Amino acid sequence: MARRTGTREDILERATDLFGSRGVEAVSLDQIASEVGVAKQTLLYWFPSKDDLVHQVLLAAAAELTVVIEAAIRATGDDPLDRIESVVKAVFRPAVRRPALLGLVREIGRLPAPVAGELTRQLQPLAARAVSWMQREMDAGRLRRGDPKVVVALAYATVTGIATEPEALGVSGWTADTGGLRRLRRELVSFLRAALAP
Amino acid sequence: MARRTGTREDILERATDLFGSRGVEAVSLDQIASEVGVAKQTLLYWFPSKDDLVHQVLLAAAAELTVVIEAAIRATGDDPLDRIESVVKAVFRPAVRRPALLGLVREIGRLPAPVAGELTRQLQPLAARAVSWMQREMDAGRLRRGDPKVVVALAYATVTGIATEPEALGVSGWTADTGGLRRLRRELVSFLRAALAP
DNA sequence: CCTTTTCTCTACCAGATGGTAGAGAAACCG
DNA sequence: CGGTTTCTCTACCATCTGGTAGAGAAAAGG
Repeated sequence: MARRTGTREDILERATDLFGSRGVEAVSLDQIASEVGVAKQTLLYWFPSKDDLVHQVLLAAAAELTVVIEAAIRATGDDPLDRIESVVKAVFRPAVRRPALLGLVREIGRLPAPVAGELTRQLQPLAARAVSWMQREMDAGRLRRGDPKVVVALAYATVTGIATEPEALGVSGWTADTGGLRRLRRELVSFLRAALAP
Repeated sequence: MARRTGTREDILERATDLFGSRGVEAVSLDQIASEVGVAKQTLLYWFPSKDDLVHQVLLAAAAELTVVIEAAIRATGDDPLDRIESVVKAVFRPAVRRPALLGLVREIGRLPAPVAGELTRQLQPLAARAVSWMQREMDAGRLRRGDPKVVVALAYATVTGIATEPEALGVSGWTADTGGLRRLRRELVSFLRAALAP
């Protein structure tokens, strides 16, 4: 009885937040366990090692992002800029609620090669679709011309960077209240529209 | 005799690279010491504690970036887009040579408040200048209108994000050879020009 | 020459880290 | 009911962490 969300899910969720906000290596099993309210060995029952826990956290995060993005893509019409706006807004919501989600993606580069490799393999279909779609839209003259591979990466970098670095915004005098968030999202969308429009 | 660069400088440089690429908490004094080729206690002679080392590394990095950027600003004419291009190119060079430099800036959010505070205080004048300059150029109709605070942060996020995440580029099929780098810089500049042009 | 300062070292420590061994409770199942 | 599986625990452990104590080499400087 007791909590019926499932210990395993609780662990995954807290671990996602902690890994994403402080970095995988900086978070200990003891910290996660104590925040979940469970003994460290309970973590090691569900996930045989820290590496395995990291692995599962990343797979779950990648899957969640993929679902959100695919849904946003299907929900819009044909205009490429509208579609991009829709994806950005869809990603923005979970990103603000849980900065760790996108922060995790930034952790990939710090992971041992095999894990990072599997992650990139899992995200590659999504990226490949984005690149070829962007190529087609450029050819049709509905997006600014450029190397679609790089342009996709730039758009990704802008969204991820702004969502995971409130400090950067703080330095330039922005505040994180709700009004600020709305303004931020609006500016982000205009910025990308301007950057990508033909 | 022996190396005449100075032990202290060697330590600062390796620490910058390691902290920037793997994260402050993930790098131990032993690792830094062994890569510099010196005993851990030599580090602790030059820097009384790890916190102090982190502090000095951040101050040095912030100073280096400030110098590079100020020089780039002075070296260009009046057109705001040219000026932005010049700054981006100036930052791009050290960023590619030592990805850790910009990676360090991303570490700020993970540091204890007092250190992070001092860092932001040191970078604030630069940011404030950028914001008020951008405001003026927007008013003069030479840049796309928007909230200058947020737009500065977005441009920063794009440059930092793309420079510190080669993996993101890897996922979408980009390669890190010299040709790839040139193309990347060109696309980055076009992207920002399009995003900021009136 | 001797003394002092600068620099690097070996030896050590208390606490945290990821992980093992194995016991005990509780639910599930015949 | 008894046995098995599922789940969480306490008790340890080897290794690594940032940091202390203090010795010794090498210049500097009188």
